[in-house]
Amino acid sequence: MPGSVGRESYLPPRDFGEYVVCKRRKLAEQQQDELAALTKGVATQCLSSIFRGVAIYATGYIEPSAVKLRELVCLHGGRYEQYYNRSRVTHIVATTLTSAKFRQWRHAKIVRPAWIVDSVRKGRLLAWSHYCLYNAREYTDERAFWQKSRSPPQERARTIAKDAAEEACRPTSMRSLPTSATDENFVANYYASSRLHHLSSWKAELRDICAKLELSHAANVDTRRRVVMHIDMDCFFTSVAVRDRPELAGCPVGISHSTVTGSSSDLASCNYEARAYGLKNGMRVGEALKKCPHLVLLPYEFAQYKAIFAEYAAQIQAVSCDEALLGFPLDRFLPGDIAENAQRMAREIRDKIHAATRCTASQAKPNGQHFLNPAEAQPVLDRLPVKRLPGVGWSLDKRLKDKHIETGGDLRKIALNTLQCWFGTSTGQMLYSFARGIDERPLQTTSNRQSISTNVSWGVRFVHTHQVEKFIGELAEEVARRTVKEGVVGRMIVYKRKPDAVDHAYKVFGHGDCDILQQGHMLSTATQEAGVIKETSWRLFGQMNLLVADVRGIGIQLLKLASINKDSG
DNA sequence: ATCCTCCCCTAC
DNA sequence: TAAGGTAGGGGAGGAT
Ligand SMILES: Nc1ccn([C@H]2C[C@H](O)[C@@H](COP(=O)(O)OP(=O)(O)OP(=O)(O)O)O2)c(=O)n1
Ligand SMILES: [Mg+2]
Ligand SMILES: [Mg+2]
Repeated sequence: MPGSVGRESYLPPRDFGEYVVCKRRKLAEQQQDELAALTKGVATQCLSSIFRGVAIYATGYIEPSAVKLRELVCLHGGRYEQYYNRSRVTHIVATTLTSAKFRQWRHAKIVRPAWIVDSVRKGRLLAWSHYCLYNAREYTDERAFWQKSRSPPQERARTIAKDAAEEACRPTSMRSLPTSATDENFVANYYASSRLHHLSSWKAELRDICAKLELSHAANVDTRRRVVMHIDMDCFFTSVAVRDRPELAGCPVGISHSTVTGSSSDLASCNYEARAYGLKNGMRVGEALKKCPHLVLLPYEFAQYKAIFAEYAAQIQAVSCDEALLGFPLDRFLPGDIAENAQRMAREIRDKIHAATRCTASQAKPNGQHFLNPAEAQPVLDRLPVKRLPGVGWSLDKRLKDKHIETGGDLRKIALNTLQCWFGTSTGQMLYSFARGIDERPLQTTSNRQSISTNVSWGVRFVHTHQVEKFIGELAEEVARRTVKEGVVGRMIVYKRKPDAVDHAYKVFGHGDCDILQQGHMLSTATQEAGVIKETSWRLFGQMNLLVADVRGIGIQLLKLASINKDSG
């Protein structure tokens, strides 16, 4: 197979020391033609070699000036870099940093100018850590903060040592499986099996269908006098699997790619019997089987899911492939009892869905419906853990917990002002309203797409640069394909994820706990051509100066879209 | 003030 | 083995 390489190339480094050596060697290879440029900042005459191996980059206002520092460093055997570059610069010299810069450079060595001056004065290289712009405690705390708060818990739960050991124990066959480096058609194959990719593209499809229905009056529904009906299929993927297997009635059932004990595969969906054991959508199969050993795991049936939602497209805001929001002005349920009439309609809709799909849908799970009177909402909300509010995920939940806010009731005790101060104007307002059962967001029945993006962060293991180039080409084709359907580009972004050291993802072939780097470029003319998108992305990738072996994901995003039919201004 | 850019976060 | 994608809201902080 073209582009394939020997298995040896995949063996992860045995220890960190070896990794560093390996990294240096590869960097040297990768940047061979840039070597000439490296020597540019080196002085023609040397007074000493105090700064041998040191390359500084100066930023912001500093005293002595950057020019002076450059002279000092170069005279004493070091280098000065005009531009910051992660792999060339060893130390950043600064006296102040914006928080954005600090974040960007949180793993770099950032020193005060005095480090240079004092080293020259003493005639030897002083420990940079004594001149660290941020004292050690702040620095490590900040590092810990970013590492911790940036990734969901499971990514941090395992130690590098443990994972390295597991990696070493893995049968060799597992290391030679197709990845981004070897698989001919990796992106297409991957997308064919990725549930999250399906979920996303189906949502886009449904949104288009809903927009075409042109229920223009929906936009005019008074948000304070309306009924919103929320319909969602019950354990959708699982229902589809179970409907033709009556023998599984009453059994805990879930959907996943892998059925193996200890698997790191995701449980996409599970039925209510399984949830009684504490199983949740998105959980790892290994964990699910521990909690429920007799769980029946069935494969995905993407074609079936698609057939179901395509045939029975929702009438209003498509939330996802199994879910919709329907908005009605109150008078739609008059005359008579609003609750009663809304209930009757809900019943009808659910019956129709069941007849058409043989799966159940509900407003009260599972397989139920409920008309929530504004009056009964408050006691429920007061007891509700904040995590259950829409818009409160892993991160906001943690920040709320830090403020000792656990429930809707706790939230309701905090003044609007305070919430906005802690969490921002908009987020604060949202929390304030939701805690009171108020949600006046109009349904989004139609909207112009603002971006088109593609991203793969699974199975990404490169050995050679040309493999990356090919991979970016595949992604660019995908972006172009989708773009042709819609608008044009003004701008593109490549973003990357890169781990700090050895491979230690909890998920087999996963991306692990990575840095996410991003770089954008504004095109002079909008495009929808794969060639242009590829060339630009490839150039941006080069600018990031990554070691290809470190890359754990690549994505391309197209922004500033404009319609191609209309005036292409 | 209001934009823009570079992120982070959330949902399915 | 395993398939950790994606659009859009929003915040921080600099540019205009
Ligand atoms: N982490 C997740 C969450 C959901 N899904 C998929 C499988 C689900 O069946 C479908 C719909 O998501 P829901 O949140 O509606 O979950 P279910 O329909 O499975 O269960 P519920 O009865 O709670 O709606 O999306 C997934 O693949 N991974
Ligand atoms: Mg559902
Ligand atoms: Mg749903």
